[in-house]
Amino acid sequence: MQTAIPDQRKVSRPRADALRNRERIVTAAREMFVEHGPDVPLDDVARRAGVGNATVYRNFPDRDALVREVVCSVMDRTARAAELALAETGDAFEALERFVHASADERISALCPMVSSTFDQFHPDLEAARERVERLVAEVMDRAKAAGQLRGDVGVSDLMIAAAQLSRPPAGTGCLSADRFVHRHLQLFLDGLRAPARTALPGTQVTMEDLRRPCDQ
Amino acid sequence: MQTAIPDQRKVSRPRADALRNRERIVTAAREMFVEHGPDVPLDDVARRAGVGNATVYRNFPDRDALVREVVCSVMDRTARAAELALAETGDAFEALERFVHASADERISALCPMVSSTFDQFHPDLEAARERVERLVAEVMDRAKAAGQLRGDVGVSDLMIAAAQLSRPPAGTGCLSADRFVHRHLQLFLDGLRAPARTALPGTQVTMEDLRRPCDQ
DNA sequence: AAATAACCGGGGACCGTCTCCCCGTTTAGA
DNA sequence: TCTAAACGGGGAGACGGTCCCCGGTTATTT
Repeated sequence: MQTAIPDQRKVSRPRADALRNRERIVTAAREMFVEHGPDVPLDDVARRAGVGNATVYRNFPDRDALVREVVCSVMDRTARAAELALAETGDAFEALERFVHASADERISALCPMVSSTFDQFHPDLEAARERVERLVAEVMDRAKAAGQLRGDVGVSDLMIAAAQLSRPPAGTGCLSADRFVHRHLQLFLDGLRAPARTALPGTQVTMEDLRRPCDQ
Repeated sequence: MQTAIPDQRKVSRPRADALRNRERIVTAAREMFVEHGPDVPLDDVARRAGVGNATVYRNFPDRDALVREVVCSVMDRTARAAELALAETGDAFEALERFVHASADERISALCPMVSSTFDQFHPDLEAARERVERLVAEVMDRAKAAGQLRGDVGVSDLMIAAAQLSRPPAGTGCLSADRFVHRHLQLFLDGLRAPARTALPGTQVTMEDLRRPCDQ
């Protein structure tokens, strides 16, 4: 009776090195997407991952599949960072700060392709991950608002978009020397988020859905 | 004796429509570079400018020449915005705010290619324009610092880089619907710049020179 | 430890895209 | 009106990305 079980395991579970390679590809792709945008040649991703190009094309039927996997994985990492922040028992604003800095380290800017035109925005995996992230981030922010530490006129998308923008490597520079000043700028932005608000904000809050719709030219 | 003068003028001054077209190309290129990066096809720039592709290649011997012209023009516009801010007689921090919002409208994020690896960073035109911008921005900031309104631990490059990053269109989105929230985020950042500083800043200030050097991978 | 099947990696063909020139036509300036 | 400068569109050539093929390698099973 045991024969059926290893048989099933063999079918459903790929070889260990295959799994390892897939993970390395996703990691490499995350860095490459952040540095060079979602159009980076897949051969370059393969080289960075230390695998042959065929391994990339075997694991992901097309570019979108890889992008989707990267986006999902980054959303997971971001969500975990938010959970960690929520687990903090101390100062609510400090938790928010920790979350923002952590999400930069988790390459939250890799989420940008999510709103790209050539991308299936409504893939079920994405919907689920996005909902989870938004809920957790909202919780982090609400707690800080309730404590009277976070100004009330900012929303989840304000935080996510600004964090992504500030943590992107400056255009044209392939380097990640960015780390030296990214956290400075994030900290300045966070200081601007503190209650009481020092000025009134122009414009309107933009939801993630707003970003997706009217884009493609 | 008059013959020599129109002859000289004729040599040195191109036709009026040629000048107009050149200007339209630079304008179109600025928008395209901001939206799609400095590698955007030149034929697309030509189409956006409403001219034939040959006109682009006639006016600019290579891509770098066009990029350089765009960068110089944006630095000029930014410098003018800083001069305008300095001309304000009122509140020094308000002048700084006006400058930051204006530089976003002037597409300061188009300056990013300036630190790209494949770009002659030391072209004399660039050096001059950059020096002028840095001097003027420093003056705007120093005035606000002297008035005790701007925190002392931020530098010119902090402001320029963060403004460029926050005013870039989010990666992957060709749209400039960004305008709806860019000024919000800039305002939040500006609020964080106000004295007294609410927190200590991590990391170190980065000069523009730092950005240029260790980049290319 | 040997057998086996999954997996890997590099090379190369195909194909789309960008660049840049050519040349007949248009238009500014005198 | 005349002339020369400038324009625009089409297309050749080259470059680079994608994706497949196949001989070699490695994990896994007994």
